[in-house]
Amino acid sequence: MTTPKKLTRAEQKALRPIQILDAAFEEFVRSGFSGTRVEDIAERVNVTKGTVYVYFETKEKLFEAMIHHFSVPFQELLETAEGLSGSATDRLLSILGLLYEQIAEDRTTRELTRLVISEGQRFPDLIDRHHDEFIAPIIAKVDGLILEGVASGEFRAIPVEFSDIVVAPILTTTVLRLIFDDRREPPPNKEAFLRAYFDLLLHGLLAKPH
Amino acid sequence: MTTPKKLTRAEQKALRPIQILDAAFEEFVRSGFSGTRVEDIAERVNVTKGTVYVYFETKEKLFEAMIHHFSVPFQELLETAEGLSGSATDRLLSILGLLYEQIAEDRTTRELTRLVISEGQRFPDLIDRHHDEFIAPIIAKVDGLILEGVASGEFRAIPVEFSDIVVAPILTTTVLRLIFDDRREPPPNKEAFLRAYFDLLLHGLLAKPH
Amino acid sequence: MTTPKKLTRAEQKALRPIQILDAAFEEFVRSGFSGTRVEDIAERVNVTKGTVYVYFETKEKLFEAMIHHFSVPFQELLETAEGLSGSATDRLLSILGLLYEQIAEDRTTRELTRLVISEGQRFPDLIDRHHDEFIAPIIAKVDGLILEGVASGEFRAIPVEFSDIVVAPILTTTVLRLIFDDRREPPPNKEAFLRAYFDLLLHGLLAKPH
Amino acid sequence: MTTPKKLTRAEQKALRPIQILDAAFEEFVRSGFSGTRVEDIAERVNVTKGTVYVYFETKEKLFEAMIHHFSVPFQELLETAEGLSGSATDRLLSILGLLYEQIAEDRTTRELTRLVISEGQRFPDLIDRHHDEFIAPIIAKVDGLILEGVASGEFRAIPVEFSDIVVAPILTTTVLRLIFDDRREPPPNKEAFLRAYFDLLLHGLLAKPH
DNA sequence: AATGAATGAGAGTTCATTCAT
DNA sequence: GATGAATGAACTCTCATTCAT
Repeated sequence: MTTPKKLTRAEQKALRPIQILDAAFEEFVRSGFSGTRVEDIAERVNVTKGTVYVYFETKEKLFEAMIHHFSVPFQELLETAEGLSGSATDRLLSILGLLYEQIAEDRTTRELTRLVISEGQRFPDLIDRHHDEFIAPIIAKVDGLILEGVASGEFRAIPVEFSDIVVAPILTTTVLRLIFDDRREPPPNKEAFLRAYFDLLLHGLLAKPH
Repeated sequence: MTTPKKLTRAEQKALRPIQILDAAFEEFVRSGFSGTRVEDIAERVNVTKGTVYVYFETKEKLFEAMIHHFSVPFQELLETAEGLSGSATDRLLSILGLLYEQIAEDRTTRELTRLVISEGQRFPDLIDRHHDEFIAPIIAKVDGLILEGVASGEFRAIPVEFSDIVVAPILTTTVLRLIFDDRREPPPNKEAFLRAYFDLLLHGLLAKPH
Repeated sequence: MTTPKKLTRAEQKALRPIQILDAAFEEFVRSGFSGTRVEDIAERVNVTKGTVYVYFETKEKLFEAMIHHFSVPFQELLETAEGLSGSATDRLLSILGLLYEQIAEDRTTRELTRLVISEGQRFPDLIDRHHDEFIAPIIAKVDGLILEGVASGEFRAIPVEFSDIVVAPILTTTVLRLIFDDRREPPPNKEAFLRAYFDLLLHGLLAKPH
Repeated sequence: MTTPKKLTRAEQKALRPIQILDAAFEEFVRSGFSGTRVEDIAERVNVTKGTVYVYFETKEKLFEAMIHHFSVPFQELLETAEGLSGSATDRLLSILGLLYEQIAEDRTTRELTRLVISEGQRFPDLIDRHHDEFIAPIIAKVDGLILEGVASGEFRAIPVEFSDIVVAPILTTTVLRLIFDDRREPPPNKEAFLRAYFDLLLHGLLAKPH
């Protein structure tokens, strides 16, 4: 059952930076950049703080490397989105579903969002890069789908500001879970939430057609 | 003989803690709790470190006092919401408009939101209190209005999870502005945004009635 | 006999930086710049190392301030030299005597010379300043006196390179005392040394006139 | 089959410690004992830290070995001095010329002098040995020649303190070059300097014979 | 012989907090 | 009330040294 602990030197060496990045994620999430001690990160990996500095020059560079390391999944999401087919509605809902899973339900991305909000002022380059690589392409994708749906007559003609609004329940869920964590009752299950979200998105609140 | 300064000694004395709280807000917003130095706060008020400790026992207590101090405006919002009249739709949109102004457009509330997200883990009591005093009543109010509209036939029958979704564009705008600050192009003006938001909320995305 | 220890706040405050500079001198002389711990300096003054940082931003700035502080006596030497009168020979010997006292016999200047030699590479600006303020004026003074003596027929016609040579026994004595400290027998007394020095300087080594 | 590298393995092996000592010299000269990192020395030889410790137990022992390694040339100087012939004046000037070349003009000896001055307190045994092996014999030699010249009537009768004074221009030139390095104009060429030095040494400063 | 990952004992520096004035 | 000198604990980062490979 248990994996044997014996690793070769080479394996251990390849593993170390990943272990440190994982530990850094947990500690930075727990305490923020300033509140985290390099020694706490080291202890999580059962090494001394000197070892952390073997792999990362400074605490700041470690933070940045950690953010990059955990931003990877976004890439895959964007690629998946490209392969979708079906009506504009189908594809829009598929993407929103994927985004919900990736951003709101995945703890890693959720906490990454916390760090982006809390440490963004100290690491503006990080934020810009995050925006250019992830946010902008996603927004563009959603924008494109809406325009496509409008052009095909599937959607009502709506102004571009809609993108943020369409995506809003996903980021809102993410942020509310970040704020209330375990204190509030856990959020409704994914299916129920998405059903309500999509229903409102497609049909609106009013009982009578306009 | 001498012209009195603008403030009497007593007035000055009463002002000091307020000045410190204001300065604390700016510095905590800029650098977070751990990243802020008590001395930076003091310098903003042109006093020395020691003076801050005359009014606040510790940095933590100063932070908490600052949060309470700036949380006041929510009270008024809730009271205003109570006085509304009209159809459920009218009252809902009025409340959402007020919330948008209060949360997304008001810099103070916006930055307070940042602190709630970033420092919540360190100050759980603060978050609980924030939830009980502000979030819960607002959610309850929106929930109530929706149920009322459903009961009156004004709204379609929808599950309770809708509350968060209905409010989502407001929190999302807030958070996006926190993250991208000046880097992204400024958000659309209030009227255009609210028009799009309310239009989508009431009618949904689809071109054809269901 | 003993001076009472009670100092007012203001006196203590004015004294502190001087005390620290004195302590810094002793420690930097003992261990060099890199080898000296700020804490050792602090302990000499019976304060904690935090206190040192109240007065000096960094160890480097403390070092530089210390060098400046102890370079003061040179100023006085130059002023004294200006006031001399008599034949070129008289004035030259007077200056050399003063230099011997100031550089070779005064422990402070001697050790300052050690620091200039050992830490000069790390603090080139300090050395340049030291050169411009002290070495260059002294050399110029000696140069001037020699040229004057040559012009008046008091001295033989000699090339300008002589300045360094004329002063050499002073710097050499300084350096030899720095190197051998207490290990070698103490140097001859001042009078005997200067007598020999001046005799050789004025008359040369040869028994027969040229 | 394969062309052998320039050095056999055995040659390479014998070379390593020499390479390390050379690199150590450069780094210790640049930064002093405390300021030098073993890793910097290793990098100069294109090996890693560990390799240095294969050959030298500690940084201190490496420093001492380096000093010994570069002190060798003095031996030859002393032997050359033994072989001189001619008048006391001729032999004295020959020795002083050799000393000038060896101490003031040779970069290695010059920088070794810097280390003797700056690190002497940390390595007193080194200094004592340096004194016994190099300084004392040279001083003795110069002393002997002067006494010889006095006995033969070639030199005036002068006290023994003269030795240091006679040699002073050499050490002074050395130290001034150490201090001012490239910042000051380069020293006069050897011939001009020695001519002036010897002229003053033999005839003194005064225009009229005594 | 050579490596370089890892260590651990500091070193410089910062800063919340105290308290005599 | 206000000060700011002083503290001391904690933090980031360094580096001589070790040792399994």
